[in-house]
Amino acid sequence: MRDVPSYDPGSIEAKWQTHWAEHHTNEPDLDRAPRPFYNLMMFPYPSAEGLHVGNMFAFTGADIYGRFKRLQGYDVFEPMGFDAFGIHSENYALQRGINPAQLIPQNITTFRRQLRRVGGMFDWRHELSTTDASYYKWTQWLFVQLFKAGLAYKKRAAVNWCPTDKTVLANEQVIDGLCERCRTPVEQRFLDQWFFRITNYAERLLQNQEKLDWSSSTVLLQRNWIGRSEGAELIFETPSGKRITVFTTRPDTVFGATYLVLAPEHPLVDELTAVEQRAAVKGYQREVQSKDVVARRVGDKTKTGVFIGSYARNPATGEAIPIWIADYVLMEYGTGAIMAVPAHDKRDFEFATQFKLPIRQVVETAENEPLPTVTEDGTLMNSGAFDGVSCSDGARKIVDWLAERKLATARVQYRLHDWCISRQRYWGPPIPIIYCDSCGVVPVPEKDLPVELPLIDDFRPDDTGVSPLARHEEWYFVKCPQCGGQGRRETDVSDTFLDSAWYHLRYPSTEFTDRPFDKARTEKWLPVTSYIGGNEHAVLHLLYARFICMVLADLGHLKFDTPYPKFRAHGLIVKDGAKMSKSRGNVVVPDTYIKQWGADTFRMYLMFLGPFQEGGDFRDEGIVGIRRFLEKVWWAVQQSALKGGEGAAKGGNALMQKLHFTIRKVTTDTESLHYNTAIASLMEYVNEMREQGAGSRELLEPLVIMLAPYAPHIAEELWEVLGHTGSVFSARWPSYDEKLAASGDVEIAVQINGKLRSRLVVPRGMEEKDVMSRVLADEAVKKFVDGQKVKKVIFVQDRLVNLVV
RNA sequence: GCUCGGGUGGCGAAAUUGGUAAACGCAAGGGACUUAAAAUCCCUCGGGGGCAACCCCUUGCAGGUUCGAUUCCUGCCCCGAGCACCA
Repeated sequence: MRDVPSYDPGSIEAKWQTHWAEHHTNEPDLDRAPRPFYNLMMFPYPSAEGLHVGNMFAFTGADIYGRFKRLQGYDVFEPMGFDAFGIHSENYALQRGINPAQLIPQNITTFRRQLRRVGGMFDWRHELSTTDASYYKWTQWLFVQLFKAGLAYKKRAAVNWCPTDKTVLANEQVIDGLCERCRTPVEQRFLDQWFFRITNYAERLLQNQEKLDWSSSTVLLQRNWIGRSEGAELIFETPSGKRITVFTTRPDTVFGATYLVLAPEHPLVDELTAVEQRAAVKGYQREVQSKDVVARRVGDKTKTGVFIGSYARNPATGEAIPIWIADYVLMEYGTGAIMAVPAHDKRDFEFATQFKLPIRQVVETAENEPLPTVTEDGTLMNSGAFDGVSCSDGARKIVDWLAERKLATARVQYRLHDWCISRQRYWGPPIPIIYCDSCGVVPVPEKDLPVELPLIDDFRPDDTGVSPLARHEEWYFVKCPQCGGQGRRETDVSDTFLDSAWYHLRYPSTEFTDRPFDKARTEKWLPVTSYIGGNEHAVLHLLYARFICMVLADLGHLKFDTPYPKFRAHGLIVKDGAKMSKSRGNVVVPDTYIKQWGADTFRMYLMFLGPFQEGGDFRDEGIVGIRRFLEKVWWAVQQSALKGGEGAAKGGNALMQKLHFTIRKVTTDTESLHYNTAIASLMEYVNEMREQGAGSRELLEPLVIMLAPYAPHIAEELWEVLGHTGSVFSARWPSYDEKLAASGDVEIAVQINGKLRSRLVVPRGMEEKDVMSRVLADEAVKKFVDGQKVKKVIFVQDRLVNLVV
């Protein structure tokens, strides 16, 4: 008998990775594929540390799904690219003192090697990097389209400024008042910034969610981020005839509004301030402005404020109520002014208590319940004609009543702000705008794109708030494309999230240099069939990508307005309870594991760790279990091949039943990303086969195919051992016979009064009367029933019988 | 504070619409093989009682609904995530 070769993952993995590359196994025909399936995963930013275990977990899970779909007969396009622009890459380059344009390609090389080594089914023909001029040319084109559509505008705005990174940060990049990247407290600065009018799409972004087949957690995060509030604008008039508009979600409580509060920056403050209060008001405004964003947003929330010395009329009661300014009212939300109802709002209550302002209860409360009460299902009181009306009815009726005097309008307010896309940095696509003294703001003509990012030595940002690009005159000065006069380039670059907001459109069309995305390719492959990624991008990337897609659809460039109809959020792999990061020093590098155990074992182990959509703490204790399992499969197939593929067909029917049961389980579990339980049932199947000493071709071939998405290299090798030529991925996923899968014997529970007293093995699907005759003959049952009358019988087929006595 | 997840053996975890709690794997203990070790194979493995057949208890805590609750309801406790003076 010849020797069976031992399982050597290193050599077979290298063999098949080479095979795939040489035979173009992972490259579907993008123009003719009959069943296109676009399997997308979130492209990484190529950090110097390389991919960590968390990245591998995400990519492996998505890759398994793609390979599974491939085996089901789809033409799976699984591209990969690099999100290489942005602050993360740039900071590393700054630290090394080397231009990121030189550094990034090295990192990409490492990433590419790791991604191949782990066995991803990537179509490398369509690799992209957002930093290639051939890519960002179209990112700039995108900006121009938004500009022309009036969706890009510039305004001077209080922005988040990071004094360490010396750049403006998007709201999303500020965590607890600190810079997401370097944890420095963020300051307030006033700079001219480019914004995209995503707020125009707030309602549509919300409504459209209903069309999405997404993880519910992601949908929810996005909904909260958009933050829709229904309410009304109410007008409070001053004796001088000025009208102060406030936004409230509780117009029903207007009778309880005992004072007004304006944001310190509110435009009406100056003219409404009484002479004698002027000094105090100015002082307070200065105090607020000098506070940095941290102090105002997350600092201690003790209420401060100043009475401005004038009054306005409550539109419901007609009373004159005092006007205050306080920094707990924010200029950027609502109208920058509120009516304060201290009896029914916590913040107003706190403020009123502190400054001894009147508190008037207008919603009935339960006995002894202290104010403030914020319930929306109360009944109104002290509210004139509206006494006794429920809050919800009252809100509507009071708005109608005030609207007759043009003092109220129903209104919807969103928390979402416009997207600030400019960055005063070097490492990004220059915003394609030219300033001309005679023509004003002129977009760079599309024929002149890309505006290339020059390779410069001093790319270090400084604290002027102007990009380093402004220091390069030969780049900075340019002819105005309209009048030919002296113009100047915009020196800001755009946010990385603009790069990633459209990358899925580029992948299938990477070879076209004269268009961002080819019409035919796009129609064939998009929208993306399946998208799998991290929930950390629920409100950034995933929202921006939806917005950009809607804009492109509205402008006639796309026929769909939803880029990712199906999205699944995977869990996060942490280490010792914390997210992996270089600064925490808890990064687990996958390479050593892959070297020691092989990519197949490592992939499967990551998926066996727990539910893919939940993630968890990384540890390596159980990895040997997966290796043992693969060894068992290896030997079973090798032994069978020795015997001419016949092997022992012992176990007969029971094993065939188990096989079909397993196919059903693995199919549904893989489809629903329950990879851990799919692997467990493959293990059960292999264990049973070994117990029976069986190993025929008809039992093993389906096993090898089911194993292929999880452990593609060993599956390829064993497929070859079984005598096939060509890739296992040309095979078809095994089908199962529902009847066979659901046949065989089951053990059912026999309970007396809900307590387990006996078990019976019966054929699956046995009817109640047949089961009962066996139950009543059972010794344990006789003993417990003991002549008592059976009052009730509960029968659940294939599960249990419960006798109530 | 608000909104979501989650809490099950020594560990990672399983458990269709409420229906045998702990599948699968790791670790541990015992045994076989071996001069020995590794590898491999077999057995045990939630807690307690019993010689045994068996019995009692057990899914964060306290109640409730039900023939029956890890699953549903109410109130708490703890952990994680997101938002956070958003009117």
